[in-house]
Amino acid sequence: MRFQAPRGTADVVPADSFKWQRIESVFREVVRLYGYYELRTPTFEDTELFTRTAGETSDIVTKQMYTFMDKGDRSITLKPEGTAPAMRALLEHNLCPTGAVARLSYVTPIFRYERPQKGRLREAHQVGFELVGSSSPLADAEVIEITMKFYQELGIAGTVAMINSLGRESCRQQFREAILTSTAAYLADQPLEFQEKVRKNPLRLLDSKDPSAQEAIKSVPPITNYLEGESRARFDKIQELLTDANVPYQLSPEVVRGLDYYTETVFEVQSTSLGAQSALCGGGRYDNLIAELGGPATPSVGVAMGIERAIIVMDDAGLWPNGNEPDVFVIQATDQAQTECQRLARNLRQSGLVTLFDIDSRSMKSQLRQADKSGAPIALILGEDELAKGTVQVKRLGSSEQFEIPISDVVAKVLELK
RNA sequence: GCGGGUAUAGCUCAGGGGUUAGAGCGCCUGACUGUGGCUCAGGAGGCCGCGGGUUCGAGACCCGCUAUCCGCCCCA
Repeated sequence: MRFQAPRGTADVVPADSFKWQRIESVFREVVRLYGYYELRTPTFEDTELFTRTAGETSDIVTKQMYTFMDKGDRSITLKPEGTAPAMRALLEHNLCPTGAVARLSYVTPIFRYERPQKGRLREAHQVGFELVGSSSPLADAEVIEITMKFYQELGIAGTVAMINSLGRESCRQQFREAILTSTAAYLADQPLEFQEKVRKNPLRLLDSKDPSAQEAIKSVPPITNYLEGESRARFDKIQELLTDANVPYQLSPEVVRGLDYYTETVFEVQSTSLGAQSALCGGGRYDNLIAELGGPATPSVGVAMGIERAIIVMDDAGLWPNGNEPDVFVIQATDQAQTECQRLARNLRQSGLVTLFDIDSRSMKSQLRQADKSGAPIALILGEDELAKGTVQVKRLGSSEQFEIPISDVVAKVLELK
């Protein structure tokens, strides 16, 4: 019996791990510039944290959570998303005292029991950040701007922030009714279960890919028609801010998000490389979430970006300039030089140079082949002759250039050439 | 949760009832002394996804399972 990774999970093998490291480091750097600090929360939480916040009708809560009873008869759930746990921790540690603003970032696995597909796993990973405590449209714009900067830094070209506004509760109420009336004929022909779902949350109908649903939706006026004074003003202001910041965006009335805690602003970034899973990230404002968790009313906005999905897009576009090539390969031309080769390698590493060496003392031909394969730009050759003279052969791989220098100059030379 | 495709070497894939299962790429070794890439020669590496069935005989046909991919649903 050979084991394999559980369905919907994936190993990150050494040949790919640099991609994860790159995405995470770009994320940390971008977010750092705006003053966000990392928050780490547990892998599992009380189940109720998610049922209370994500929405009882949402698919995540109704059928996608990894929920189990622990040995103390507590209902536990592996976190299906990052925002609710972050807000729970924020309250628990009073990270955002009343009147203050907090900026938090996180890198986390998320778990959803779904049928796996390309870009859709049961254990996936997200990077995300939250701007807590401000109702200013500048907060919405900041979050969207950072998100787009992140994708730009990764080199993902042509991305556009697809933005929409769900308005405040009263706007949504009117809009829900408008959806139900204008799609009544279509709905009547649908399965009862589906009708029920739409009645509970009509917004769900909007991002359906079913052609007949899309046809029916055409008669629904955009939700932004229903935005009342303050919501309207906020949405306009956000657009103005994004335009000023040179952030590419488009108004996208079909973007409504699958988590019920969103209010006012919602947005996504999509990519065609992802097939049926078109969303690269999703975010928005959640002004009621913290109060829902028992905290003071705290307007907040945030976003979560899929790491695996970013990797798919970057693979597709060939955006990985270099992997993890070593700087230099040390080659022992004769066995007698082994100790000296080891010393040399140690010195190189002391100076921060990634240095490889064939520990199996294979033939020189083999060592050179390995050096070539490794992608190192330089090979250093050291044998009896060089030992006697106190020198080293420096070979530039990729050309046939080779020269001899005193061993004492080697580190400086490699630093210069690499 | 529903529908469809696929599963053979590390990778991409051929073989469609009949001896010891193949190719390309990759890997290892060698082609006079201590020199890579190109070329040539040799070699290693397969429970043909797992379990059952049909058959004189199954990698191939049938059933179940598992995994994966695509679509629906949903979303990162």
